[in-house]
Amino acid sequence: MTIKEVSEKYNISQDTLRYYERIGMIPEISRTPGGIRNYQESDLGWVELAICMRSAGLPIEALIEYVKLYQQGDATFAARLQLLQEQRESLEEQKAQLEKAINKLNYKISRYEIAVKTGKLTWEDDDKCI
Amino acid sequence: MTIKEVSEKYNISQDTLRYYERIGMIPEISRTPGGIRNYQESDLGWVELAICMRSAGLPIEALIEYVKLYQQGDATFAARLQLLQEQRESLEEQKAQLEKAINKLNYKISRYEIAVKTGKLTWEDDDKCI
DNA sequence: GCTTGACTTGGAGTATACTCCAAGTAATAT
DNA sequence: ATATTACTTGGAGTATACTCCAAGTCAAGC
Repeated sequence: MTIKEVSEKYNISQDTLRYYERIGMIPEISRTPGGIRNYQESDLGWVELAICMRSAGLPIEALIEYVKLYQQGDATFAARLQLLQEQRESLEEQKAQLEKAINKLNYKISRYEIAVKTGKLTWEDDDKCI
Repeated sequence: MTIKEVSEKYNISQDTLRYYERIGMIPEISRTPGGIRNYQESDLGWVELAICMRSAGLPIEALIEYVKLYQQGDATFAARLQLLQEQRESLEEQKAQLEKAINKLNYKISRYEIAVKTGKLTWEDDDKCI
């Protein structure tokens, strides 16, 4: 699979794919005799992982570290486990922040829906009226 | 309330507080006769909102826009409602991405927990073994 | 054989969101 | 009164994550 095909399959730019490879966020992709990237199935797994984790906000550094550990073989199982657990923690925290913000937005939206109908914006007592 | 007190109350740097004010992400804070920021209760509401929304990843631009609309008065209720709804949508999407990534991490973690015990990393059939 | 289009590399540029700094003013403690 | 500390401003610098570009190589169709 060429970089173009991968780029279209996952809706990610070729530049970004090359960038991910260059910095070690995905392992080096095998090449044709002419030196052109030829993505294998297992490479696609890495690409999927990278996209999934990045879209959740996981830092690139963590993914680079994970790839490095992976390439060092079975001796790094424990280190990889720890890395994954740390990142899960961080995503769970992020999710909590997100939910707090969504709740706040929902409350505000409910007030503004009334305000648009009545022309008056009202708040509950402890609210700071913003 | 001085900027130092606000900074300590919300665990945010004074630089960031001034930055938020300068770019219009929170309204201008009233000053003492000497020109020093003197945060009122309502200002704290804005600070809280800014911190909450930023920590959820809401872009600064959206918050600046919201403050602008707010300052234009009651005529912007509908515009503010729309802005809030759009941002909620975007946070809901972000939450979905986050959950996908957390699920993936949980699956990997479960495999690695076994791997650390047994010395062998195993995957289900459709997995790309990463 | 040559043109077209896709590929390569390394490096520079951009966007977002802070974060730091210098130079100066103001308030507080002794 | 003076030293220390906190505050002010505007502008420059940093971190992260891309994103674009230039110059060159390679492969397929005509």
